[in-house]
Amino acid sequence: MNKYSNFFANLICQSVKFNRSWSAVYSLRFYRTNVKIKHEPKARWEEGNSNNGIKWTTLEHKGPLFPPEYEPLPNNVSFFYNGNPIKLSLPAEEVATFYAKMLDHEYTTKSSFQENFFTDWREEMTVEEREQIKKLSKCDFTHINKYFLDKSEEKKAMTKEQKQVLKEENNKLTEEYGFCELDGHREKIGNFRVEPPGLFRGRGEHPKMGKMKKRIQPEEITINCSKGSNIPVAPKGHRWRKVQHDNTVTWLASWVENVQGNFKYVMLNPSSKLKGEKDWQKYEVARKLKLKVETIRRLYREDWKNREMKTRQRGVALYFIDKVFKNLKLFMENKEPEDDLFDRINTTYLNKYLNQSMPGLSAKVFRTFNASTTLQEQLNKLTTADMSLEEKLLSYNRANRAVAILCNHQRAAPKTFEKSMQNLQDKIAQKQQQLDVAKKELKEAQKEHKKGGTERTRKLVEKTESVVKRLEEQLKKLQLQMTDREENKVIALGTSKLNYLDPRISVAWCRKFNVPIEKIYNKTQRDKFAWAIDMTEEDFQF
DNA sequence: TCTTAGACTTGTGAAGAGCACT
DNA sequence: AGTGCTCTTCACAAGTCTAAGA
Repeated sequence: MNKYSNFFANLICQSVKFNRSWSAVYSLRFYRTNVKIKHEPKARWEEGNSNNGIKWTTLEHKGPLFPPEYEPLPNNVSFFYNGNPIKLSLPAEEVATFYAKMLDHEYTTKSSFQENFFTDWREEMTVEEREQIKKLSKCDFTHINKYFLDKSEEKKAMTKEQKQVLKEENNKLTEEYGFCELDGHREKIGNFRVEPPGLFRGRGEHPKMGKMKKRIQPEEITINCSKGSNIPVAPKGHRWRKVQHDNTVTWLASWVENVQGNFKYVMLNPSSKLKGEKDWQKYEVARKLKLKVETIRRLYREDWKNREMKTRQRGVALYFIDKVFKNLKLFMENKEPEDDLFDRINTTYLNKYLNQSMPGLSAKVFRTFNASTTLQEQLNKLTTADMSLEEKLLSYNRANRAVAILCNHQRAAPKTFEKSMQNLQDKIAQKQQQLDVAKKELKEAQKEHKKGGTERTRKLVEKTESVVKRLEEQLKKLQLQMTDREENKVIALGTSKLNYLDPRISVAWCRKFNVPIEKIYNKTQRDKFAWAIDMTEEDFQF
């Protein structure tokens, strides 16, 4: 049991009341009391803790949902080899459809994708098929491709009622498999479906792209649930690899994927208590770093001049972690002997050092800390109370963008960017024209009213005045929208918003400046940050 | 001390849903 | 009602971190 988990365990212990109330109402008062207690006796972190990394006491669920069995192609849909139709065996046909479905994707133009696919595909073939099908270049999947395209067209063309039926069937499955009961609370599961078979889509120039991801059988799946609970039932004629009752982990089911040998897990949705608490703790650690960071920075700067090479490397590495995070990975991972920059240290060693400087501190905390600190600073700097709602939102997005730039969250400009920009531009021009007309009308009305003021002319002036005002506001709004979009062209805000920005900063900002929280967070985000929305008051500062 | 297993978080493409416009 | 666009949600690959094993 290290200090890190002790620290968290301690936090959890302090918030027993909070835990209990989580699913009902996120009690503000409970939390605030707990915050105060939490800062008191530091020695508690060091105490052996009763919690021992326990994540739950009871856990019951239905197990994962399997993808549907393979549906054979109808007889009139053929694969062609060298111009001749061939009826494939079922396993070979299934793998062929994986490729056929991806025909318009860039992947299928890459040679390593093609080679990996072809090698794996041949393994699924019968001896005769293997004998016959020897070159991918002679394979023609276009007919199969067309079949699936037509099928998805058909689906799109379904009537409202038909779509409704499908939706309800889907809801029923989610209702049944999408939830579990953890410590007496019904919690949403994140990914309750077993990943379907297909071709591996590695990013970049991944050497394994195109390899076949095999269909997972119940016999490969480990179930994790509590002892006395209703154990999930394996599909008919099957059994689970194993059923275990380990309450020191948070997953409900796991298996090993065949392409890279990685573990895959079924875990809870971010809105769950388990994930929410962990998230909250993450930000608490980052806030602690705020108090310590100057010391840590002074120390690593001193290390630059240290006699010992190892310490010196540590100092430089920490600097990179703090300021140019992405490069660290680059330096540390490309461990070609001759160009290994940090040959005396590794991530384990660094994190150990960091953990000594402050309990719970590891490299990635710096990212959270820097991101959240930046958001707080920028919001304080960019927002004033006299701004309109739209101006405040632009400020918020700008603050968020500053963070995204810091974290290097870039994206390719959206394909439709220019077009949608033009659309906005047109709208603005149109609005401007309306405004000009309205202004003219106002002037005339005023003139007439001056000449001989009657009740009628006075009313007319008032009316045109309000029209002008309304149009001006609308125009302003559109212009702000355009600025926002332009500035956001190559920046992705999602990742930082979801993973690095303490939601309490945003919630407090909303409260302070009277901005509805829905303007900042959509439904999913509000669910994920429910803990922060409930506990934060307007004076919170990161 | 180095490597790997295992658990969990983060990043990103793409499908799907919803909405405005015609 | 169909079309095109945007935002949301899902899927899953990739990255980080700790502990255990060699």
